[in-house]
Amino acid sequence: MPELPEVETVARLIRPRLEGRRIRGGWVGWERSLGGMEPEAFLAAVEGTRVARVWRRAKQVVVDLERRGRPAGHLLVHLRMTGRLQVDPAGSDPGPYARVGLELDRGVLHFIDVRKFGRFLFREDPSEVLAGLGPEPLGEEFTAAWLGSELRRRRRLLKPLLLDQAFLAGLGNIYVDEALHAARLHPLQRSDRVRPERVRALWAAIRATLEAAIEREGSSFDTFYRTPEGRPGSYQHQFQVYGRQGRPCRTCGATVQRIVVGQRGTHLCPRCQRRPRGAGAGPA
DNA sequence: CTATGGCCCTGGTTGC
DNA sequence: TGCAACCAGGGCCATA
Repeated sequence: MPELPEVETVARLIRPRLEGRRIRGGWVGWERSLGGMEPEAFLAAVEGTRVARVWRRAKQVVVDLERRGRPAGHLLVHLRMTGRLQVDPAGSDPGPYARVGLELDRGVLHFIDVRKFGRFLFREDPSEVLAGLGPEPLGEEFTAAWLGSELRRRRRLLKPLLLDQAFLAGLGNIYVDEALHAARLHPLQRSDRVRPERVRALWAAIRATLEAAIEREGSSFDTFYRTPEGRPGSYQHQFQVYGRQGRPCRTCGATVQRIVVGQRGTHLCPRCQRRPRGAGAGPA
């Protein structure tokens, strides 16, 4: 599923094909992708604008638009589970799952989304959507000291907390499991009971995992995620626990487990990631 | 404050 | 073999 590394890859690869382009027109094949905005209003807002900049915040691709050199709103694209963003040659067939198309002065931007969970929003003010997100895990705000005090301030299970975008923005199910394993922390561990040296390990593991995944252009373990050039990422080959239930831990050889935490499939090594006494609730 | 469960969607997998 | 039931999963919302 597109998480921070996949979205970062999409933003990086699509940037040179998008920045400087002018939006000539477009169409909307699935209205709800717009998140409530009328297609007519949406198209009127973007037609005639020029793409000034492409960047990423959390799991969203943000496209800054301008008109006659002045700010003219933003596109906020959330891929959710199956969303894709690509620039294709004009006139090419985007297939049955294309939900939004924007014709550029060179090529056409397609938003493709099999399950229709993704969003392709236009907003004058992006903070309307981006406000409330936690810090970027690869940004300067995210320090070991910050993580320590924020973990202590709450009494939540580590896994759901790290998935909470208001706490920390950009991690999803895959990279939380991988980071917790690298930090040797159990997903059911309570946040306020993590020892200081484990906090530091978790902080380092989150950054290292995300950086390594970006380097490999993200993970493609199913048919969904592809880079805008159609390539799969390759970080799935580095997975230590995600999707490896029943197979030996690459660190210690114990059998990797799959449990459910907060309705999410959760993968861990029971030997590397000891469950502290009294941690969490539920089975396993 | 924290947790739970439903909802949105569809393709792929499982079970009979 | 055929088909229905079920599942995954990010974010959001209502409820406990």
